[in-house]
Amino acid sequence: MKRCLDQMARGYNDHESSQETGPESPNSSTFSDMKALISSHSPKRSRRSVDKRVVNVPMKEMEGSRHKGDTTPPSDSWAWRKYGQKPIKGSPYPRGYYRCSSTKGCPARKQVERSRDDPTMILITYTSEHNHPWPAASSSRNGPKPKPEAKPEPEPEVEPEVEVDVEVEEEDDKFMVLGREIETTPSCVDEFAWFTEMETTSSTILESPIFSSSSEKKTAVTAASDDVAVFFPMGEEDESLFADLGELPECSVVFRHRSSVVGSQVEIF
DNA sequence: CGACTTTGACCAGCGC
DNA sequence: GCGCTGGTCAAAGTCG
Repeated sequence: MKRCLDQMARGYNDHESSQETGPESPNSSTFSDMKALISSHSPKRSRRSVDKRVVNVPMKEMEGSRHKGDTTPPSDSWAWRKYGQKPIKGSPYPRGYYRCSSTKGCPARKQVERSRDDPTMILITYTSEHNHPWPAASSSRNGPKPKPEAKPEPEPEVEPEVEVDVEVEEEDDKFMVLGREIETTPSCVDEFAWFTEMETTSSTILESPIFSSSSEKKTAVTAASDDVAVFFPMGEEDESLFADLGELPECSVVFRHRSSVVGSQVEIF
């Protein structure tokens, strides 16, 4: 599963790299390049052995914006607790510091700041102890403490239209991924169980403004075995989190993102 | 009352 | 050594 998600994230990062702009964002189109970029991103604070991941996401006009709007992170499946905010030299926008509160003792942290080059973009830096796993997806998707995400607060932000879709069709022991039939191990299939569980347990996600927004970046997952299409959004942060998962079990499902979904899927523009 | 945000203070790394 | 800067802490306030 982790490998699946890693590959998903790889595809995502390939996609995302096109959005990486600015002096600190070379035209790295591969995941390894991205990692190299990340590893050299923050020379300071070498006290900890940490993994860092940087993603650029467009401002979401409907989500976040709880506070002053500058550093409010886009909502995701994780619970983040803000523990600090600092004005950054050279940037008109402050940087917000968040730590993971999905699980006790979770070392994951993230920094959220608005891009100085493109104020419509939010630069999110995820940080975790080296080799420390990111919180399991199920811990927050189905966990006891879903975070009450940001209160709505009007903020006139223009959001670039970005779409990333991941399509997964389960068929017997195979997954149909973007039209390709891929054999999977039972463990891999089991690890996708939460996909179908989402159908019944995550109505909040389906009803969330993220999902309802036509301009929102979305992930589409189709449970073809039940002839029921289940779509749910996967935030950029989720994917970036998954991208950091290291040891991955047997699974060869390749996710990739595409600019549109046709047929029984939803087309998002 | 617990979980959260806010914000000033503190600490550590780095460059000069 | 000193100042700058970024990252974290912790007390106070807010909210549900």
